[in-house]
Amino acid sequence: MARAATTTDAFNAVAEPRRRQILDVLAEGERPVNDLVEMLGLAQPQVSKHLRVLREVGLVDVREDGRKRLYRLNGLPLKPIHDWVKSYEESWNERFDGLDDVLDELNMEENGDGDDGE
Amino acid sequence: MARAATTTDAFNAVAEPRRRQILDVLAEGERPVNDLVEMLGLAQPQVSKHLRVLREVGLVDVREDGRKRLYRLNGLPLKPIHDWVKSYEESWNERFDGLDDVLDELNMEENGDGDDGE
DNA sequence: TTGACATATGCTCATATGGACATATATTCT
DNA sequence: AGAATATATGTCCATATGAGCATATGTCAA
Repeated sequence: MARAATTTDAFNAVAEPRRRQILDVLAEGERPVNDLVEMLGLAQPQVSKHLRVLREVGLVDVREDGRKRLYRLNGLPLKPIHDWVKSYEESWNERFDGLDDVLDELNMEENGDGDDGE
Repeated sequence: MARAATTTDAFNAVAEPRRRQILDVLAEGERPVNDLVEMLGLAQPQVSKHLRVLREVGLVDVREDGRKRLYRLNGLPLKPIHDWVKSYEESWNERFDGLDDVLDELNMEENGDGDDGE
């Protein structure tokens, strides 16, 4: 088997930097394809293809407007990524580096910094 | 050009489900390769190759222990993913769905739920 | 209708993938 | 030393990629 298709899920769709750029632009509002072509400096067919992938995983919705097609962000498929990666947050937020965990909590009690929710 | 190498960054490395599984196991503690082989039901060479990719993007560290090699999670390279995806959090947390934004804030004033800090 | 504009598809190509399987390297035991 | 254990590498293969370029489809204007 080769690598999983980019349309398999948001993880794969978003692994491509250009597609992240597209989403970043769309995050600020609906846009026609040509805007993306100009803003990203990509060839129009490439943009359309990237948009197709994003559409197939549900990351964007399209709306017809005359001869233009307005693309719009739909972040929901990103939630699984967020949820997965969030569980690793502690691993880079130091203070959870193994046994330091306990020591840190003791320090926090000293400082009266009771942050345990969320 | 073909797709970016899986070793390009964490985004690509983590697009492969097996590698996410490996990280999920390692999140609970250091493990030798064979543990992963058994727990994931994969062939040993495959596990070693996935570990190589994870090593190349810095997601795991290795430690020699006799004839075993203990792999350990290093979540730091996941932070860019977290940071990127987090900025889209509002897009699936409803109440930010375009113009509903404003209406929601009006409703919140009614309920006296003044949450503007974050 | 003809033509310009906007977007989507089709095709070719170089490349890297992940699985399967064989084999190399390293370490411990007898 | 020789065998068993633990892990890494190498090869082959089917597959999908993303870029480049040509072209089809669809829409509005004259």
